[in-house]
Amino acid sequence: MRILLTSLGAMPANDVEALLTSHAIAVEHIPSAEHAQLYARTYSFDIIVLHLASASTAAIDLIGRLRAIEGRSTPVMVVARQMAASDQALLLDAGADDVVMLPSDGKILCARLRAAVRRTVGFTRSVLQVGPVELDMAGRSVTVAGQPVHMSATEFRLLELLLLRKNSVVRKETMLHALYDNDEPEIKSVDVMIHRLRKRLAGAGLDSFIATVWAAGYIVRQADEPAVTPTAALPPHPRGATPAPRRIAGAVTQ
Amino acid sequence: MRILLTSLGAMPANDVEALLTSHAIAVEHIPSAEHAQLYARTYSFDIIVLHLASASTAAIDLIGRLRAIEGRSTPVMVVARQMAASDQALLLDAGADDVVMLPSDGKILCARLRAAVRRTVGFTRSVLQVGPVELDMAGRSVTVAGQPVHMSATEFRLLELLLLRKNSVVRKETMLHALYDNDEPEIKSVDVMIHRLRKRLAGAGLDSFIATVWAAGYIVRQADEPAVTPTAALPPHPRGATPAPRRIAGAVTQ
DNA sequence: CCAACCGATGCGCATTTTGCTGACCAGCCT
DNA sequence: AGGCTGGTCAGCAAAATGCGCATCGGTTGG
Repeated sequence: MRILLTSLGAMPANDVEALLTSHAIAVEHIPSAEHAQLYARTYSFDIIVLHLASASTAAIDLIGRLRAIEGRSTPVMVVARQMAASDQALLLDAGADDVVMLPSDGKILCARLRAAVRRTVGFTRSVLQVGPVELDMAGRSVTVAGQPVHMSATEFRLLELLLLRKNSVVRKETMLHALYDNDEPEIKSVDVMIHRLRKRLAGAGLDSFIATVWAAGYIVRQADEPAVTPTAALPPHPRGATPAPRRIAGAVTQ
Repeated sequence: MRILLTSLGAMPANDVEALLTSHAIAVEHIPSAEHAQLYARTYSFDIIVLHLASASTAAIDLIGRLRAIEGRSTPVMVVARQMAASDQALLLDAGADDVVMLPSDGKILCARLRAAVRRTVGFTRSVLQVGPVELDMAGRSVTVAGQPVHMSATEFRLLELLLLRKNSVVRKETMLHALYDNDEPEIKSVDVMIHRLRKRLAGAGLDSFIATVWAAGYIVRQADEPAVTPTAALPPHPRGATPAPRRIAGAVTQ
C-alpha cells in the first residue's frame, strides 16, 4: 500500500508518520502540500493522508485538487488534532473519504486506511461483450462497434440471454420460458424476435452474429482466440457426423 | 437517499433513528437483522446502517452477508455505543465502510453517511454532478449550469436517486419505494413526478437530461469521460433505422 | 437425383402495452 | 384566503408485440 502523507500550513505530520511506521506501514512524507500535488501527479498512490489544522477554504480546495489527480480516484483521508463537528462534516462533503481525530489508536487508523483503499477499487459495470457487441446490463444499452443500437425490451432480454449463454445452443423453448413469466405466446414468436434482433444488428453493420442451429435453436459464438477462423471453418455439413438421426445431441442449454 | 437501519441482538436503534430523522434523513427501520437481509435483498438501498453492541462473529458474518447482497456492493456503516479500538479495526477489516461511536454529532453522522454512499457510486464530493446539473446532498439545493433551480421535496429526492444511480436504469417500482416509506401511491404517479422534474430542468434550459428506457424505467447518463475508445474503426455503414426522434426513447445511449 | 416436407425467415397489420401531458382536486403551510 | 405541493384521472401518442401468410431452404425418403 503506497501512502502519500502531507500537511497543509505549518503542521508537522511527523507524529502521524511515526504512528503509521510503527504499524509497519510505509509512508512517503512530503511536507509541502505543493510538492505533494506534483508528487501525486507523477506517481500513483493508493491513498493520500492529509494532516490539517482546520477546515479552511485552502484545505477544501486542496482536497478537491488531490482527488482530481490521477483519474479522480485516489481516496483522501484527513487527520486533524481538534475540529468542530460542522467542520468535519464540511470536509467530508468536500470530498474527504474519512476524517480521523488525533490522537487516534494506531489500529483504527490503519484499518480506516485499508477500508478507504478497499472501497475505491472495484467499480465493475456489468457489460457483456462478444465480438463487436457490448451489452450494458445496468444501463440497458447495446453498442455494436461503439455505435449505440436501439433495442426493444424483449430484444434486449433475448440478446442478453444469448450472450449469457454464448457458445452454447439456446433452444427456442428456453427463450420462450426466459422471455415470458407466464402466458407464453406461440413458439413462432421466438423466430420473429430473433429476426427482429438480427435486423437491429444488421442495421449496425453486423451480419450473421446469431447463428441458426437447425432443429435445435440459436447460438452466439465467441470469436476471440481466433486460432481458427470460424467463418471459413464452418463445414457445409458433415454427412455422417450425427449418428442419431432424429435427436440432435450437443451443447444444448436448458 | 435510501437507508436501511437495523440492529443485531437486542439493540434498540430507536435513538439512531431519531437522530437521523431529526436531520431530515428518512430511514427504514427493520429491527430484526434476519428481516433486514430479506428486505435488502428485495429492495435496493443506498446504505445499510447496523447498530451493534460488540464485534461478535455474528456481527462480522452479518456485515459480510449484507455487503454481498445482490451483487451491488451496498455500503455498510456500523454504529455502536462503546467499542475497543481493536474491535473497531476488526469490523472495518471485515467489510464495514465506517464505524461511528455513539453518541455522535448528527451532522457528522449524516456527512459520513453521504460520504459512504457517494463513494460507492463513483462521486467524489457530496455535490453530485452530472453534466450541467449539480445537486448538493448536504445543502438540498440544485443548480443547472450554475443557476439555482427550485425543487419540491419529492422532485429533489427523485433527482438525487437518479444521480446516485447514474448510468443505470432505475425502475419505477424502485422510485416508488425510494420516494415513499409506506402507503405507496399508484405507479402512474412516478410518470407524473418525472414529468414535473423534467419540466423543472427544462425551465433551466436543460432538455432530455432524464431519458426514458421503454418498459424498464428512467436513466441519467453521464457523458463518457475524455477516455478515447480506440475501437477498430468500422467503415460507415448505411443506416436508416434511426431517424433521430424528437424525444429520446428506448435503450439508446446518448 | 428429385420432390415433398418441415422448419426457418420475412413482412405487414391489428392490437396491446406503455409513456406523456394537461387538468382537477385535496391537503398543507404560509 | 391563496399559493405550493402531491396524488389521481383521462385522453392521446408512440412503441412494441403477436400473429397470419407467403416464401425460402435444408433434410429426407424414394
